[in-house]
Amino acid sequence: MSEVSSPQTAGAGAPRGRIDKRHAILGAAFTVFAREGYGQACVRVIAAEAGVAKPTVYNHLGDKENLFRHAMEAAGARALTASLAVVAELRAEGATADDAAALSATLEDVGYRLLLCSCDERSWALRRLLYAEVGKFPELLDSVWGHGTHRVQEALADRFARLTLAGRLHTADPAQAAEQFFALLTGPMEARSRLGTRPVSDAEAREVARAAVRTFLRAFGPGPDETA
Amino acid sequence: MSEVSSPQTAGAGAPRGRIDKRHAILGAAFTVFAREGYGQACVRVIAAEAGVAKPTVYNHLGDKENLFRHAMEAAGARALTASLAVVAELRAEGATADDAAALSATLEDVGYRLLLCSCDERSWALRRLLYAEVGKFPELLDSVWGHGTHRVQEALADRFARLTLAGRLHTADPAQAAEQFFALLTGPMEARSRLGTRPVSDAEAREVARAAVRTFLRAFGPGPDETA
Amino acid sequence: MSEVSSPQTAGAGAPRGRIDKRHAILGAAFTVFAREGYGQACVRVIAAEAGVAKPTVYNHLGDKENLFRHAMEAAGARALTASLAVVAELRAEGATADDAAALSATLEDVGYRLLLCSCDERSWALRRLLYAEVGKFPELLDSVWGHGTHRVQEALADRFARLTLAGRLHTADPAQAAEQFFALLTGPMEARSRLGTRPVSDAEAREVARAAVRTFLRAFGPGPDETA
Amino acid sequence: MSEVSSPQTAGAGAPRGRIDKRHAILGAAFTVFAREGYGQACVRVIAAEAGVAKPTVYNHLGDKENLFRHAMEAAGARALTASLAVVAELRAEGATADDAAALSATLEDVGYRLLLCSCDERSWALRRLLYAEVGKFPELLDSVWGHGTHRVQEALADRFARLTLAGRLHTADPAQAAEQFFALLTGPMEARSRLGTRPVSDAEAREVARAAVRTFLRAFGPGPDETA
DNA sequence: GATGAATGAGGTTTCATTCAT
DNA sequence: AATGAATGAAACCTCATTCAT
Repeated sequence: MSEVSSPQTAGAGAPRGRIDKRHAILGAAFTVFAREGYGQACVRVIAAEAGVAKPTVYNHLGDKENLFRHAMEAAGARALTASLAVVAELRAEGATADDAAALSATLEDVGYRLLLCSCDERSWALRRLLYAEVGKFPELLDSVWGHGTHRVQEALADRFARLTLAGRLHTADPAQAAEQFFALLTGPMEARSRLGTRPVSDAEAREVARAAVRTFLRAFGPGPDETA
Repeated sequence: MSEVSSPQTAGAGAPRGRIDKRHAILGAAFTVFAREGYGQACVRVIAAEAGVAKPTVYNHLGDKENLFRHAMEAAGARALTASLAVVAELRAEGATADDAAALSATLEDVGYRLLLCSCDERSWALRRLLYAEVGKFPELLDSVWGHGTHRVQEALADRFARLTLAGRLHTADPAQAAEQFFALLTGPMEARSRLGTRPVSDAEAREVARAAVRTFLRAFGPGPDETA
Repeated sequence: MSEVSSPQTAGAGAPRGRIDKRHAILGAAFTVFAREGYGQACVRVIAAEAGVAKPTVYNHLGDKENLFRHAMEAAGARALTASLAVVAELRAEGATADDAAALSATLEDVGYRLLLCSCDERSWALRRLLYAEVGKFPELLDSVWGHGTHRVQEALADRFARLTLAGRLHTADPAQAAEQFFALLTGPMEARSRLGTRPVSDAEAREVARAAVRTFLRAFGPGPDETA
Repeated sequence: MSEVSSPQTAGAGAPRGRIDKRHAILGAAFTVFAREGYGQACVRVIAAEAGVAKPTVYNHLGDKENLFRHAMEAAGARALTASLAVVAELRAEGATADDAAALSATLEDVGYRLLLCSCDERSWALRRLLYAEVGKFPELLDSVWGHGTHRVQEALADRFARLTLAGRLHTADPAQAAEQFFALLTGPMEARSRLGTRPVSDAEAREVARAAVRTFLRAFGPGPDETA
């Protein structure tokens, strides 16, 4: 993300220690916020979890709101990276899906991996915190959530457009198709994972992915009329 | 001193009974919790919003956690009632959908109305609070969320089973079909309403419902094999 | 305990029910005050212990301070009655103590019985509450404590004066003798009963009484020079 | 060398300012508890009396109960120190009491000084608080009261044993003699100082001490049998 | 006269935040 | 730059007390 060159890099001093401390604070903050919620979380606990003193937290991040914002953004960036990697693999692998079975298998695999990303404990925590504090921190919608899902869906939509041009998919609105593909994947997980409070078995994730892809391909895949 | 009319027969704050006050408190509590979150909401503000004194809140609901639980359950019951009413209408109207266009129109209508329910401001607030506090109040999963969505999806699944028997739909797993129908409806709303922080126009809701039903019927409706 | 006269059916004038209720309230108040202290005791608990509603307590006793005063006075009167009865018995029996052994036995018996009174659980509670709240309720010193101990010591002093006139005791200051007699009795009980928090066995009480009388008679009794 | 700036070591090497503040808090706490009782005393007032902010009290002592415990223990230690000093002087001086008049004078002096200790305003406050809260804080019996009085009485008993061996006193049970010596001293002060709410003149304290010693020596001193 | 319901005031405790070291 | 100590503000909750029935 921000590849800001640290101003101290040249010297023999240890800016790395400072950066590490900052990361430790952000990580601890996310952990505690995730466990207790923004309002109930207290800076003393975060500092303890990070292994630093309380004023150090303030020295690094300013105040609690800023701390929350940065912790959320860091967690969001991490989650986005994972999802984008999955879609990037789709780009690479999916290009070779040249028959119906292969396309289905590829989509299933992508779906399954996306589910793994979004069913990760920290992803659920991120989502819960987002839902919880969107009223108080509306800017997180963009900085944490919007850009991320948007980019992933855009990447998927791109792929679907390519597949449509290749005659492997039928959709006049790839963005909508991607939107629905996502909905079919993540929607059923809400209930099954009990809002992320219960781990979902790989088998169940695979089943949801399979069902989603089956429905998706029935709607948008090469119909029987085409295969005829 | 003047002859002031008896305060309970005239005037604004007429005490019309204990139940009214309890409802006022629960309503105010939900409003404030929705606005500020559980942790940030303070009982003083809730009491003020309800027009009662602070101890009255404690007399009625015990403590803040109980207050939250009951406010959530009341809001959940209200939301469930609305959604069930929509599905109940589907039961009545849907029975007459005897051709493809009619079925599509009926499903669209039901989907649209379900979206109206779940895009209601208070429904979004309920969902946000649920997400936010599921860690601290896991029992709300059942008492507020689980039973509700389960019952609505079950009702839908029943309907889909009947339609399948009537040859209007093809699905071997009506529960899964209902699950996906819901996902196609509500999934796209998350982004479009920005997690419920922005009202969604009727037109957009209709469009989402139409797209959901189109995809759903392509997957589960009478296929081209039937028309052939 | 309570002579049952149903207050509802007693006809026109049923002051008995009201008086019983007042007694119940005072008794409950003393119980709760003794258990929790004046500051921590709360009127709701007292009302519950008395089996009446909270406003009834206020109807009968006015406010918490008054309630405390009256409960203390009632308990003080009860304790005083018991102690005076013991001394009264001394008057009757002690008059016949005409030799050294008989006098010693009589004083021991009186001492033992006075110890029983002042080691009663409620007596200790009374003393503790008095100590505790003498700053806030200085008038209780007279209305509860002063009069009581004063009267008992006066009665003892009277007796000692008579015995001195009869040549059975030697003291120029009967009041001081009574004061010290009391001190020798009750002083050692403080530690032995751990400020009244642990019951003292009869054997120990008798031992303390015996030791007190032995010392007392060595100081004030007929000396060996006299018996010689 | 100055090992001053060792921020890690807390407790023994704590900075002077912190210890002073802790003492100020404990002193203020005892003052306020003594004035208002445990239940009525409020931490805000204690903090104000100590000249610190309310949270500082909590930082140092944890909560109100702990604050009370420590304030009581500090006051108890102070009182014990004073009394032990008096008895220690007895040890030094008493050894030279080689005739009846000197013994009497010495005991009177010790008694008088012990009375000064136990009639000190803060000693009465300590006793009142102990009586008042022994139900809620039973451990104070040992940590504040028991050890103290026990040690003083033991020291006295030791002295009495030595005097008995020297033929200056007659008692087979020095512990009991010390117990009664104390009772004769402190018992009469309860009423005379009105439970410690009224200062007692030195003259009255001397009179009580003299009377106590007179009675004590009549009972345990060198009797006429010896002089015969 | 007795009671359920309501309230103003105030208690303990914790928190986010800032100095002084 | 990092920390122990301190603080103003405010939260939850309880209490003594009073109406209206």
